[in-house]
Amino acid sequence: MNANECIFFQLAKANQRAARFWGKQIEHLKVTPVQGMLLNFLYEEDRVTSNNLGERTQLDSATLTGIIDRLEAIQLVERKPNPLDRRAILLCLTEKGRALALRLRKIMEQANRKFLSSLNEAEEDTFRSLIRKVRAV
Amino acid sequence: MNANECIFFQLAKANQRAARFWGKQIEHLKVTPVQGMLLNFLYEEDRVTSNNLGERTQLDSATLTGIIDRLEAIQLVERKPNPLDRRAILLCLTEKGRALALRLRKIMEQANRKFLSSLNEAEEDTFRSLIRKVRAV
DNA sequence: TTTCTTTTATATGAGATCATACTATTTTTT
DNA sequence: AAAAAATAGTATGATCTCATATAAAAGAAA
Repeated sequence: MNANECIFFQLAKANQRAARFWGKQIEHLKVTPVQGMLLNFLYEEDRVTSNNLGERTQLDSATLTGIIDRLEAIQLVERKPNPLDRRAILLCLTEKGRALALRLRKIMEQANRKFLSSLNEAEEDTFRSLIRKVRAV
Repeated sequence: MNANECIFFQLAKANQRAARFWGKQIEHLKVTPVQGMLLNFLYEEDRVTSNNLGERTQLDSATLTGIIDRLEAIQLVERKPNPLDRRAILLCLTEKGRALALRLRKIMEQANRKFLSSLNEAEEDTFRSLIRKVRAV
């Protein structure tokens, strides 16, 4: 087996291309691919703890701290105290953040279509299902 | 469309799982997932320029510099002068590096099988072919 | 209540990735 | 041959990711 055929390499490169593609679609909004994705998750539900967001995005708590730091620095997200637990925080989109997230969601739809445009509908379904299968193990 | 269904997110997470899996299989050899993959490529052909390796692995030249630095520090790889071009270098596996790479290749085969064990043969072929299609665009 | 344990988030350090800039060569142009 | 352009690799800084450690608070156990 060639290194080039290795599934770990193939997935790394598929992701490399995907992240770059997504990044290009949103670079004019001045957020990175990961930041953009995080905003999408927060748009679905904010006023959540870092833990909650970490579970949904499967990101390490330390990783999340850094990303939130940067999103807070550009005033897209706010850390608010959690009245129920003084250890925890509540992550909230700012008004600016919510407006941006809305734009991101629209771009995300288009970008998904474009990125997968070489697959027909059945292939796309198969692809998504196989990724799910491989992630699940 | 939910952020969770976004293909960019799905591929990021598939890769996250893949890299972690591959990493676990080789951690006893004291190399990182990326280092392990690079050694596999060098095993197929070394005495190559950084450019050449970068093309094969689709890694940025700056990224490569760092990885090679670390592989050199643990004496798995050597930078040798290129007699044909004094700007360029020749990347060579050391004896130790070659022996390790041989072990890595065997682990890679097993690891690929294990990682894809939830797919049957036809599904694996389909998956690989769809990844190729998506990467190609 | 006091002590022990768990949980939440952050700090730190290493590695990987990319963009950009820079140095030293080599190649091309003039 | 001299000047200009292109190429190879490295340096630097930002971001992302993870492992590990730590501080603060909450919950459980004594």
